[in-house]
Amino acid sequence: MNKPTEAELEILSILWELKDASVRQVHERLAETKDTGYTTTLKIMQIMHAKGMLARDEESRTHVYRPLVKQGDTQKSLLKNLLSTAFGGSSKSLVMQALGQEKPSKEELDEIRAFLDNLENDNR
Amino acid sequence: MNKPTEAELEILSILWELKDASVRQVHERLAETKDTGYTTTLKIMQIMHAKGMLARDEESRTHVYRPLVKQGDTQKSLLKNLLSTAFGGSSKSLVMQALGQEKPSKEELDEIRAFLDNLENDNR
DNA sequence: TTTTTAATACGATAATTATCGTATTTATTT
DNA sequence: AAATAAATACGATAATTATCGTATTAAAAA
Repeated sequence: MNKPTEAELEILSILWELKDASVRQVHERLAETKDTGYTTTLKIMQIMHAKGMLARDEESRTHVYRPLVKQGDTQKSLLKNLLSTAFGGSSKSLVMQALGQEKPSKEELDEIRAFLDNLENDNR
Repeated sequence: MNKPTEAELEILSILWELKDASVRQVHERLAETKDTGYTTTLKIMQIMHAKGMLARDEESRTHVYRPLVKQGDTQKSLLKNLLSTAFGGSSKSLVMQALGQEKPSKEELDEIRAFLDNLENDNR
């Protein structure tokens, strides 16, 4: 599986949320945090399409793009990579750092606890 | 803070573990998983030194390098970035994906639980 | 002291990624 | 139908990153 570049990941991120969108829509979201031209966004999305990362509906004048890579799969491969390079393979330390980063809600914390319990039981 | 490139991160990762090392030592570790020339490793480490990411002891013939960036700081900034781009800011989903990746030991699971409890109490 | 070996320095080049200007096309408005 | 507006296509270029060949230097061995 192909690792998206930084710019590609930003675009994917927006598309995962919007499900599908035009270049303009994506660009406007991108422009909120990043100072870059419209054609640059367009170009990257074209390249992503050429790579098979995005599907494109050309029916209407304005092409509509949607992600072809699943968020979960991308998350998995990025995490796997980060885990081995930056965290020496210790998921524990990764998890703790992540939790320190952004505190989940009470409900989410409980979900995580439940997940931990499950993990302990079924031995994989 | 400067985000290390992929190749730099691999080298940092080795140095975090070894504390300090010569180019050759680093290269030999790197060569286990990556097919690349000695001079390439050397060059990257020189660049990292120029950037201030690595300190260099030039006393002996063989220079000895050590990381100047803390593993924790790098982890934090990489995670922060990944969290927002690939996980839409949800540390919960990141944490779960990570745990699914590499199951921690019983002891570690308990540590994580304790960490969760702490998190819940002191409200930050 | 000469030879050999092992290291770094230097600089070029390849490969990848990001950016944007301009041309072209298509739809809409006047 | 002509003008305007909004979109994509194309291609060039800049910027960054990775890679390696060759030269040089210094130590160790012969």
